Amino acid sequence: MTSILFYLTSITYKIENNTPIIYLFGKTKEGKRLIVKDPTFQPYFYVLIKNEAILEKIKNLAIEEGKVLKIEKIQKNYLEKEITAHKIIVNLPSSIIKFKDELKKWDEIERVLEYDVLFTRRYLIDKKITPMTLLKVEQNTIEKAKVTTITAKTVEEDNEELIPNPKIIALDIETYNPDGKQINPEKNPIIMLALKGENYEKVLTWKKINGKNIEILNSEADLLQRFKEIIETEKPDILTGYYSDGFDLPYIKSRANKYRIKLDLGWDESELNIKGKTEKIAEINGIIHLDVLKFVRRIMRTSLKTDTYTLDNVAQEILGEHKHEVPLDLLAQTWDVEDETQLKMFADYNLHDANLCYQLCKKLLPNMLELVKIISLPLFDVQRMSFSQLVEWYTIKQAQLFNELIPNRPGYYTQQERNKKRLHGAFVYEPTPGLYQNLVVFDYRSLYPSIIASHNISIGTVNCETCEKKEKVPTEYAELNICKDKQGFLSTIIKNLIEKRARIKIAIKKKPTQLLKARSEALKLLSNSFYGYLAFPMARWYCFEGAEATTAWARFYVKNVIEKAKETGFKVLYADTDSCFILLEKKTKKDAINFCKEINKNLSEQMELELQGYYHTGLFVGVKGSKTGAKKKYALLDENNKIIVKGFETVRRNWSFIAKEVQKEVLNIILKEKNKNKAFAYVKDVVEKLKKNKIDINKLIISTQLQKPIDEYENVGPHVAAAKLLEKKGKPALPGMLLKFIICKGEGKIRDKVKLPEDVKNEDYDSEYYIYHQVIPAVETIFNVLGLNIEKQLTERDQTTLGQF
DNA sequence: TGCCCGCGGGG
DNA sequence: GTGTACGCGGGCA
Repeated sequence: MTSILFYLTSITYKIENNTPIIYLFGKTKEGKRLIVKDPTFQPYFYVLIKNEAILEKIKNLAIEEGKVLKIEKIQKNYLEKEITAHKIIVNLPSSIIKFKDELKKWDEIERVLEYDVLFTRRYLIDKKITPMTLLKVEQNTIEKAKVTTITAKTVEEDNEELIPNPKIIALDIETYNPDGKQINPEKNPIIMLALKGENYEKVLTWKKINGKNIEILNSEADLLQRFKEIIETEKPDILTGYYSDGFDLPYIKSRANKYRIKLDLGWDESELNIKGKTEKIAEINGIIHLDVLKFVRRIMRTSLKTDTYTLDNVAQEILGEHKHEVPLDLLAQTWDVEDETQLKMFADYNLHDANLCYQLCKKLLPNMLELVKIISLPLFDVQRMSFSQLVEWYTIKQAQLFNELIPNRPGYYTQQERNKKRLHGAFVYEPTPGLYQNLVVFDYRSLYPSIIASHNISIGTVNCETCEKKEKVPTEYAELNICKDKQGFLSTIIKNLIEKRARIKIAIKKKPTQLLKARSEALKLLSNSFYGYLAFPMARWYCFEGAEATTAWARFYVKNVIEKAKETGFKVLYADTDSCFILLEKKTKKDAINFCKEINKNLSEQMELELQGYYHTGLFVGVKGSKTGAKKKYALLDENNKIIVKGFETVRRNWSFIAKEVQKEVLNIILKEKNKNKAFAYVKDVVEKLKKNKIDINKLIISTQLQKPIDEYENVGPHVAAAKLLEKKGKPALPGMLLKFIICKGEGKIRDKVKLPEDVKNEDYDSEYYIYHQVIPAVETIFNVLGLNIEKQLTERDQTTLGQF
């Protein structure tokens, strides 16, 4: 028997001979691929019982293939209180849900717990194994397959060093797409496929294009075969794409299905698997598939300025590089006429996109890996998690160490109830709407975790009934006390995160490295997410009072900062949950930096105020009402004369082009030229043209996707009406189709006024609709904060009111 | 007002 | 796979 060291990259399990076998995919120190099978791990869950007599009945429980193997009595904590639990060990992971459903019906059972911790995740947590790090395995037997496979006697963590230089390949496809925005993998072929690795770049295609890295195949089927071949020979550890979960890989899969090509890229010869109901996820056993977009949208969101996560915007902000500008809507046509020079341009574009994605993945990987090290779940999973999931899984891992039972996820009803609860929110300092010069934004987010840590906020400490020493929470909304006798579970794990980060920050000061920075970022990210988690309706460790206490103290601290800013001579413009906007007026940027330093001096070391940015101009949109956690709504002009738009979510595809165009132009005029009259005149001009039906109808088309067959709709919205019109013409209206329609003059509801673009003449469209439901809503908040009711102004003929600006 | 429904990203 | 998004806004009932 020999022992082998290997880096674990991904994990799955299979049932063999009615026994679950854990499959660990990884690479040895020598870089050889290896599959380790571990048959020793058994699925289990917990019950809290009222009466020991019931144990015998549980022991004999059997449902279908599922059997109870063993019961262990065990001392645990549940919600920070000591308790006796019973661990029910069973034969099959899939039997656990059935046992849970049965046991919940029994009177003698008080509670069933930990029935929904996925088997592979349970394995990692219990074995204290961290993916992407080095494991030691005692080998039992060996079998020869596509990838060397061994059965392990034991598996354990050896060392926390990360896998060195994982090999990344990025992929991007171009598809034949004659119908504009509409995407149809059933009908339209893949015409180009680009792959980019460290020393590898290639565009596969199947028409004649001359170029260094272009490989011409005979057909789309050959292209797919060649793609498979390249992945097999290049053996990447990581395959990445931009929206490859939702687009590239599902598209490749469905084209391969068409030609009956098996995409058995998995190390165990399993196929590329597209799973997920609401959102697609593409998985290949052994190869880690990363979708950069998902990480960007879920995790980078808060740290990016951009509001739309197109590859172009994201690459521009993170890498400082744009996509190639090409007329993408002409690609299909170009492909048909086989214009070689033009096709070469598209091939370059294709490869460049893959390259951007490759660079993004490489750049973000250290951050993802640090999260993997903290959470101890596979990179594949961590990369796709939202903040709340990261917090939850970190807490689950910690629960094991603190001997805490994991609370159940709330049922639908509980979630609904929690959803109704309104948190007495963060302190909001209302902005005076307007255009401002020289703004500084302070970000005060670390306030929240430090409050939770330093004030010992946790499920077991909020309004604890048994304690003697307690601290009163400064709020008039509720009687809240926090226990001072014992350390809370949640507050302790947050405190540990903060302290860990503090140590790393010291190390960074001594010697800054990319790795340390990524680690610090990951810790910050996680600890900053805890507060939101406490009030998150789906949270297992939901703690509404804890969240209330946190905001109460936050108000206390934030007010203090605002006061200090005023004392220092700054004008405070706006403050909310996590940030504070000030106007420099006669003060300088340096004064702001000094102020920030001054504030930090007087804070406990766990707290930190950051200078988030400096801006020439800001168009400030107030928060409507005063709802908790309302998102910022503003447009800023940064030091590079770039416009940053936040919170103007109007720009969606199901809006007409005219609405999008007007909004963009208005922001441009106001921020760059600072000319409100010009902006108003511009809108007025567009509205006049709309009234006279002089706007090109192509700008009025609204596109909405049909999600299901027409007769499944309970409510007939405009796009459903459009679908019906299409059907009336004898044309199909199938799910997935992008329906284009124009709202025309007529009686009744909007859906009654829907017409298909081909049937619309310029004089037909409903000017009123486009003015009041498209153009005005797109810009009205902008004009509102400038003190102008655009709708009113537009309907009043009197131009003199403009003087009120 | 509450509920249903689509959006994002991708060509 | 012991299964998962999320948060928002428009239109209809």
